[in-house]
This record gives sequence, structure tokens and C-alpha cells, in this order.
Amino acid sequence: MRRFKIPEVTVGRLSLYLRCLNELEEEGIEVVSSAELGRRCGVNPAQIRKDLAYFGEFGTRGVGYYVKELKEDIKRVMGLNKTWEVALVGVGNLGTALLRYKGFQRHGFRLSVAFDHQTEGKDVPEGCELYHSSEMERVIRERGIKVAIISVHYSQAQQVAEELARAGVKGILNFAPVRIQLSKGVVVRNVDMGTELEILTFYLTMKGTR
Amino acid sequence: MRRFKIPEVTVGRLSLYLRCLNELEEEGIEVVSSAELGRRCGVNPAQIRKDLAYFGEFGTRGVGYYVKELKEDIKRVMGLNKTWEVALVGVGNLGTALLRYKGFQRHGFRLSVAFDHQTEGKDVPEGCELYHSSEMERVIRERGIKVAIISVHYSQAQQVAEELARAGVKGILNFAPVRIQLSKGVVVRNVDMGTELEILTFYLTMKGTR
DNA sequence: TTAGTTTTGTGAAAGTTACCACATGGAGGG
DNA sequence: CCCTCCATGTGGTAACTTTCACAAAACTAA
Repeated sequence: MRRFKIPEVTVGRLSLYLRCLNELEEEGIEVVSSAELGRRCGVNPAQIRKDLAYFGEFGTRGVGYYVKELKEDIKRVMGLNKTWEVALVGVGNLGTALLRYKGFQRHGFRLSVAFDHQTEGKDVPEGCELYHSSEMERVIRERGIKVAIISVHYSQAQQVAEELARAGVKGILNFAPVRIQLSKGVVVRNVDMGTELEILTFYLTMKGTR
Repeated sequence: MRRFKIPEVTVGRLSLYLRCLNELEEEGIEVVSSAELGRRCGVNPAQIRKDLAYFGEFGTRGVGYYVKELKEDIKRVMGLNKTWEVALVGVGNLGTALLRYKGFQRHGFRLSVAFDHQTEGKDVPEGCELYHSSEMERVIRERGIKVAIISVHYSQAQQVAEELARAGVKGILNFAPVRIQLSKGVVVRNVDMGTELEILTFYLTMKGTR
């Protein structure tokens, strides 16, 4: 079974496995079974094996998976064996926090450029260059950046996304509470914190909390 | 068809419909069909009707849905007809940004207390009180807060979650890159920005970008 | 009242995703 | 070398989600 249509849930779990494998490696564990991995990250063992089977055969029957190897295999499959340059658009509260967020680096992402309508008085971390929005298309095109984060006001998100697409960006992580509509060719993922909280309160309300 | 087990995707879409209904209301549109609503938020009309059917009959055949009514119905179903007090734990980069994020208020959430190990020199917005972590369990219990956001370092997330659960919190929105494990009775939702970016690069890699 | 139009609510089909259960094959011991 | 043990890889099935398609209902107009 090899690379056809991979469900999104599977890809999300790969990322989860990766994190878990990193922990195992830190603990000095060299081999892990799908049963143990499943226990650790709360996924059914058969599920794990099926997920991995989309991409090849990584395990050894009767033994399990070699932690280091599997980790590298998943990274390769997900395109994480190289560093990705990422552009961030919208250096407000959230944008600033994202720029300073250490987690991205750990995953092999480098937020190397940021854009805003207002560059005065904005403080970006070292290694990141701040440009005025009017330079966005040019800079992104010149650097060949393929991934961008949108953290602008929701009223501008759609427009910014379209501009990013024109500049050659192929993947967008959108924090604005809007479902961005783009012609295909660009992958958009939405992180909507308002919705997340609402899903939470829904379940609390169902269970009669409060 | 009425309240049994509601799929999580359905709940997420309810939140989406709500946002769309707000826009319709602002535009002065009073009635909307599932077809039009579906077009606007990119969801199949039958899907919308099925989603709503879990909770009752809100439409009028041959007419559609009254925007204002449906909005109120969805808000009621999701428990959004009242304000929820929310506690935030971990006032670092991300925590600070979340405290200042205006989006939560719009959805009827009030971040009224924040906790951190280090309260000196932290600047929280008006209307929000900052306490030392050692006070967390007491303050949350006294105020009867049921919802919390975790934005601490991942190494502390599990422990904080357990403490929150002891304090009576029933819903947790976790921004730390860890799958929190709690005995049932508490709903946990994870927002993992690293994973989101990884899913993005996976699809770019598949499509041969770069 | 009746005929015509429109859009809901929903049973059933189609399409996905998760899980079970077991044959398969590698590893190690005797 | 063979036999046993063990965990993978996978066919089949169950569970769940989405979509189709149409009867039922409401509104309109004559």
C-alpha cells in the first residue's frame, strides 16, 4: 500500500508519533512495538500500523520498530528532513507571540520574514526580518518561500491569502477566524481558537455543567 | 433526531454556521436557505440540515431558516447564550497574546484570571487578574471556573491539567504540544501549531513542492 | 380551496475511517 | 537447521460520516 490518498487524520497522527518517538529516543529506548507506542500516545496499535503502511514497511516482525529509524522515516515522509522557511503576515499580538514561539524551530521551521502594514515600533526576534506589507509579494517571490502564517485581522485574511498565493506560497496556516477560499493548488489549514473554545463549552453544556 | 452522540465535526461546523449567520445578520439578511448558507461556508446543504437535525427542527419548509432565530438556537445549543469565565495558565509569549486576543470576547468568553509562576513584570489587560500559580486551585474553586486555557511549557502541561481538574475545571484548551491524559469527566482539546505546520508541509511534499 | 413552487427533514446509499483477527515472516534458542 | 515466539502487515468488517434523493410541509397566488 503506497502513497495514494492519505487521510488528513493519518497525517496528523504521524506528527503525533514523531513527537512520541522523540520522547522515546530521549529516554534511550531503541525499539518500540505498535502496542507500546499506541499506549503512549493514545492510539490503537492497528491504527498505527495501518497509518505507517500507507508509506511502506518500517517495522520488523516479531521485534517492532527501531525508534531512530522510524523517526527518520516519518520525518522524510512528512518533508521534515529539511528546514522550511516560513513567512508570517500580521505582527499584532498573536503574530508577535508566534514569532517568539520556540516550538516551530524544534520542528524545523524558520520564521525568517514577517510583514505588517505598520512596521514602526514592532519588535521582531533576531533572525527574522520585518517588511512593510507592500513588499510582501516581492520578498516572498525572491526568497521562494512556500509556507506562510496569516495572523492578520479577519477582515483582511482573504485578501492576504490571495496575495500570498500569487507570490507562490503553497501552504497557509491561517489563524484568522475566517474560512479562506482559494483556487486549488494551495493548502490552507485553519486554526480557530474561538471555535475550539466553543466546542469545549458545547460538551460542557451537554453534560449539564453549570 | 435528538441529542444522543453528536460527532465532533458537527459541533465544529455549528460554530462555523454561527459565524456565517453573524455575517448574514450584519448584511441585513433575514432568511437563508441551507443552499445559500452552504455556499457561503463551503459545506454541503444536506450536511447542514443533518447537523441541525441533531438538535431539533429550526427551519421552515419552502422558506429556509430565519437568521436571527437560528443564530440564537445554535448559541443556546452550544451554551453560548451566557458568558463563560475562563482561566489562563501560563503568561508567557503565547499566554499574553491570548489574553489580549479580542476574538474570545466576541464569542462570549471572558478571560478573567491568569496564573503564572512568575507574576513580577507581567502585564495583563484590564479586567483580568494575575495570580501566582500557588493560588490557582483556590481561586478557580472559589470562582467556580469551569474552563481553562493551558499555555505553559510542555513539560508542565500535564501537571497543570491535573491540578485544574482537581480545582473543578471541566474543559481545557491546551496549547502545549503534549497529548494531555485525564480521567474522564474533563474535556480536553489540543491546539498544536507545530502539528498544523507539519500537516501543511506533508501535503506540499506529496505534491512535489520544493 | 387547490395547484404550483420551494426548501426542509430524513431514510437509504455511498464513501471513509477505525478496528479486529490472523497469516506472515523475522529473530533467537536449542 | 528447525521450532517457538512475537509483533508486523493486511483482508475483512464494523462503525461512522457524508451525500443523495424525495416525501412532507409551508407559503403564494389565483
